[in-house]
Amino acid sequence: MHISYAQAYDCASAIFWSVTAADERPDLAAMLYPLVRTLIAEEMPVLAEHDVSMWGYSVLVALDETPVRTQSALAEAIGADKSRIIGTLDELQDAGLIERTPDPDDRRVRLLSITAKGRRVRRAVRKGIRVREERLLAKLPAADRQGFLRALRALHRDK
Amino acid sequence: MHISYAQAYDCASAIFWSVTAADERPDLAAMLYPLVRTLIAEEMPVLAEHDVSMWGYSVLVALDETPVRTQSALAEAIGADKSRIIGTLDELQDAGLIERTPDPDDRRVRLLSITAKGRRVRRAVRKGIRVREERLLAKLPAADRQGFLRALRALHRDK
DNA sequence: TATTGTTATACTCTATAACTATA
DNA sequence: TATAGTTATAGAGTATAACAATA
Repeated sequence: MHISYAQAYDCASAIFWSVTAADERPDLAAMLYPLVRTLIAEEMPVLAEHDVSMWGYSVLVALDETPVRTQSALAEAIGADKSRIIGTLDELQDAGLIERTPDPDDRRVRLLSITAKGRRVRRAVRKGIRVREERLLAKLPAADRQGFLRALRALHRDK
Repeated sequence: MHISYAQAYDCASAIFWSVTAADERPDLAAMLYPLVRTLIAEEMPVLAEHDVSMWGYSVLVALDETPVRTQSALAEAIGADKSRIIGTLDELQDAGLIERTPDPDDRRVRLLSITAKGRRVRRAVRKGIRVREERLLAKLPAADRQGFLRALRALHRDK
């Protein structure tokens, strides 16, 4: 009897998997990375629908929580480089979603704040994102879901 | 009395934060993305220590679970493009961590499997990663930690 | 003709470093 | 001299498409 390499490999696959799957868990990053990818892919259509980029949205989120005095500070707050958010700020300003006014006390700095329109867009986008997040979280048992969210918030806070 | 814009903005910051922080949670991606970044940054030194790239490590992980018959299948399994992993496979093969032999039944395909040395490297890297993951997970209350890991595995499985 | 592995090309992101204007 | 914002440049990472060998 002759079995091809193809069959042998398929067979080995099944055996190896059944042995290792039960006791061990994948690395955290190996689980989290694809999850983030999926989430971002889900968010894209929502963002496109409201004509904001991902960086644009995170700027709106940051400014909705609090106005910021300098662009550098804003960049650092959202984990970006100061040179990287300039295009984003231009777009947001042109769309009337943020205000960027020179500080009379120090004409080098730009005072940044969200507009009423920007706030509306931010809320609408978040609503769309929440709907899609729900579809994902619905896969979890209620108990784990709570632990998952609490853990995530904890890790997010003191990072 | 005159207060500068700087002072006013700092003040506004404190007020806005205290109002919004309690009731709302950030978007999932907004919490997960920085977390993944941190995890990857922590893993880098471990990988460097054992002379494997991140893609190289995930190839070793995939092949340690099961040998794979074609490079395309392997690429898809780890979420990469078939053209992207070629350099990685070359490196792993040169280092003696994987074997890549032509299938006699179909000379187009390369049969892929991990070597004993590759398995040792994979185990060593994972050990280093686990140590650093522990430092992160230690921040969580035991209950949330369990829920977090269970939820993560569930989302990872049926994604 | 279709498929596997490979190479080449173009495109997006990101990081770094100059440059200006103010202080 | 140092800092905020801006622009320009180079590098890494990724995706796409073309190519040779085999089926």
